[in-house]
Amino acid sequence: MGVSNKVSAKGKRLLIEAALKLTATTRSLSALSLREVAREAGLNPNTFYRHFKNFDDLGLAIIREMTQELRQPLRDLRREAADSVSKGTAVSWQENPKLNLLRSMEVTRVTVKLFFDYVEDHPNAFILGVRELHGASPVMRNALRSMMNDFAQDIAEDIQILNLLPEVNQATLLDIAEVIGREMFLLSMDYIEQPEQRSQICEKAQRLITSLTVGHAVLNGYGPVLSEALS
Amino acid sequence: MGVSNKVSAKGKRLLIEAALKLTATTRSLSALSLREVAREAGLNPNTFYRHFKNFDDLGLAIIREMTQELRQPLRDLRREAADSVSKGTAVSWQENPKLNLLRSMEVTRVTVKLFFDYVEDHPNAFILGVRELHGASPVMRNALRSMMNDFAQDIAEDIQILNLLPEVNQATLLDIAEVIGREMFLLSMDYIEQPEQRSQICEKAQRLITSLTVGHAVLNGYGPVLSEALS
DNA sequence: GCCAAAAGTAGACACTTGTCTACCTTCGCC
DNA sequence: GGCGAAGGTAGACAAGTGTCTACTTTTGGC
Repeated sequence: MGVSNKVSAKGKRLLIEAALKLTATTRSLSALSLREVAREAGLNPNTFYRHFKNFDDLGLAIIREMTQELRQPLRDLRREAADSVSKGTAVSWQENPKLNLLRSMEVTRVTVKLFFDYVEDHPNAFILGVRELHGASPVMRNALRSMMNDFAQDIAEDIQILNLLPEVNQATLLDIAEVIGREMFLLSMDYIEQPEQRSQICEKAQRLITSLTVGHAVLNGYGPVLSEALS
Repeated sequence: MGVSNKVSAKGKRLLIEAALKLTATTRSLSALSLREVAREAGLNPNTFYRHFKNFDDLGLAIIREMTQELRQPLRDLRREAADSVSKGTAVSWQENPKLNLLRSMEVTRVTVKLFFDYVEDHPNAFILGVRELHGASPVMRNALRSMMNDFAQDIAEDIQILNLLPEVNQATLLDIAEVIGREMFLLSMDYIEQPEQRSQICEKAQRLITSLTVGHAVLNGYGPVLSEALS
């Protein structure tokens, strides 16, 4: 359930878990009280000071763990999706646009599925992340913003490495990746809160990614290629 | 500056303004204290009870005003953009895709510009809105979510009425509109916080909208038409 | 097995908070 | 011009808070 390992002291661990638990229900980190967290963790209020100097400090520790827990797994998961799909050998986009487009859409489909499975397994981390990304603490906002930037960077790289789009303008590719990352995180809230709509949410995510990437490719001169693929 | 008029009692007005002010800097609504707000408003703590029964109650009042202040103006602003651009008479997309695409992009450009001007004039409303949209209070989240849905509905309608896209699948058009609305609101945070990057943010917003809408159109079978327009 | 450092506890401090009851002031309306 | 309601104030209450100093326990390395 928790943001797992890497921190040694168990008191620290308990405090982090407690904060995550309290946050996940109906609170923002900045609205928690020190004593409340300590109480939830079953510890003396003063113990907090042994591990953190601030609430922002606690928040940053959580984000560090979260990043570590999410970043590489998310990349792996995209590779997994790509591997599971590309049975045939790679062909250039110009040569066989249809095949490539279908392959991209399939990779998207699988990635989205795996992503939401991941969300389901770590709901608290996502809830806290989204909440604090637009929350009140500038420290947390900046930390999470930079985490999101890293994710976007990863996504953009993977789009290239996995050949999910014809070669395309670098800078705006990153913009697209940012939007994809952000929207996936936001959609994860819906996914958590509305279990009965999960399949629709998956489809919505797929459509969004496809619209974005296709639109981006078309604006970079791949209109004819893609139109052919879609006909 | 403020969320202006419509509420009669001046105490209520003062409290709302105070909450907005405190929220805008480094706090979330749910992290404010009743006494703090009253103090900022220059009123006795008990006066709060004369106007609101809850903090959620205050929040809802703010959202009501905000919606009223934003919704129609945003629509007007899109009409304004469309009017300022479409000097020539309307032509069908099939007939002259290039003209229509250029017109759409120009409308987008102007709308985005006007939107961000609007943000600049009402920063506090946007800050609070974005913060609470993903905040801790379920009441606020729901209220804001439904506000965002209304905005998305408006955007989708306007895309059709103003003929900014060739005729296209209804349901997924709404999806696109949701994303546009959401991303514009999120970008408004960057716009407020990073004054030196404002022109880049405008351009980013334009690219996003164009990518999304074009991608959507292509996936709905308008690939050839749009490719022609872009050649 | 020792001992210093790290982790955890106890108790107290001044302060802020939400909410209560009771009282005063202003305003709109007949 | 008076009166009732709405708006605003005063003072008090128990409860919760952050942080301090001082003490005890646990732990890891020698």
